[in-house]
Amino acid sequence: MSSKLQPARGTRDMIGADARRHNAVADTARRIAGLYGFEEWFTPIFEDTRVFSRGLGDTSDVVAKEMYSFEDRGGESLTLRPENTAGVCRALVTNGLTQSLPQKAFYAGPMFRYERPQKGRYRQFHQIGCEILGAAEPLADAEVIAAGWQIIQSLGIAEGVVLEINTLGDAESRDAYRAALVAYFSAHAEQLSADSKTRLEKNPLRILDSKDAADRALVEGAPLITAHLTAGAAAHYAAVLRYLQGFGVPLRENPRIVRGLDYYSHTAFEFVTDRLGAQGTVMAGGRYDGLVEEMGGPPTPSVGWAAGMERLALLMEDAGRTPAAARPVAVVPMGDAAEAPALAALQALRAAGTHAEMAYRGNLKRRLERANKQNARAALLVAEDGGLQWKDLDAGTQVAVSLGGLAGL
RNA sequence: GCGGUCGUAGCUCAGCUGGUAGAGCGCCAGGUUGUGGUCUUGGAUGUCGCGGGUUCGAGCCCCGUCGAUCGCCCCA
Repeated sequence: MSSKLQPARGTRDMIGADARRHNAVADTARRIAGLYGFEEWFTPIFEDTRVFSRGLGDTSDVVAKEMYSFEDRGGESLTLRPENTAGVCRALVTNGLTQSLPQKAFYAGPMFRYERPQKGRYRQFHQIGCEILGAAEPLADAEVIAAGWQIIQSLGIAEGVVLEINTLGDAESRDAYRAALVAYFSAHAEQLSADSKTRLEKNPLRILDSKDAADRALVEGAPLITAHLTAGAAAHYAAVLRYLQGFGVPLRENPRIVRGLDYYSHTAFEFVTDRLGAQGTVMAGGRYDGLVEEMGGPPTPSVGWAAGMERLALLMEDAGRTPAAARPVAVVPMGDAAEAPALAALQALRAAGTHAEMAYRGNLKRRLERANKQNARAALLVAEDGGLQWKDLDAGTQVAVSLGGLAGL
């Protein structure tokens, strides 16, 4: 055992450029979501385990083997949230908001999944998300996707990211389709990969996005959901595509897209990229018309998505979009006796809304070196008699200024 | 949960077929009489991820373990 403590497996510190990217993702997403009418919701980081076991479906790996569940001192089974959609639906019900629909919720925060860590995949990771609760109209599907696309664009990472979309249909369509798939794959069972043989029993739809070469060849000839859609489901999907065109969101239809969590129906979509290795999905979601009912509320058709903040931040880094650190003004007292007037000047700058700092020690030369290393934009030199010199550190020019004249700088 | 690769100063890395560690950057202090980004001189820093084994001797070999990473699985 090392005496040096490390962050727990799958967790990490975000400091400096990492923190700035993370904040940029949250701030940008929050701002853009606001333009679409989404208000931020804060739901608890841990919930009654049933919120997730009920909502996500126990066939999903997330519920079956990836949750951080524990019993608290009172004997309650609690779980660190592995995602936030179930919590938002629970909150909608608990707060009686089913009486005032639709609701548009935005969230950003940590989620927890016990997975094998990889680049862009952590045990504590962070998601942003947008949910429209209480709107069955396809316009809602399109709007929530449009918000996501604008966030991706605003982050400067749209290049290399593409929206893939599909429909899972309603329950009737899905059951019919599932039966057709099972029939098809069962007939070719011996050609399926080992993984897909178990999928065939557990979740046949997942065979559609298998990475195995033999599976993919089989999938080529597999039946499409299109043939099994009810008239209503087909109309909904067609309308979503039409509205997305209206919103100006480019897309690629992909009949192989499925969703990992059980609560999805109708629209399913993913913003994918080939720049993150195995973690190609950057933002994903769909319609979930039954989830609020699972939480004890009335039938409340809803649609939304979640995005991995670490993955978005990684794309920002690749795209050279890391925000620069703020540039302070360095206040530099020239001699011990200049400290008092320097403090006055320092606070005058801060009161005027200027980012200003004064080193805790060092002679004039050291302080200027430090100012330079901090990438300070200017140094305010303070003489012992209180005289002020404004030195522009980019241009190298220096002019006398007065205490009252600092506000404009 | 499965398979592969990797783990040496704060950072990026070097270290030949095993003989008790180096560079660059960074950091600290100077280059005399208060003004940075260049230049220059000097200095500090590592139980070579951790534990065990083989060996006269291991950073280099073996085993285990922790962590990162790539792929699978899963998913954001």
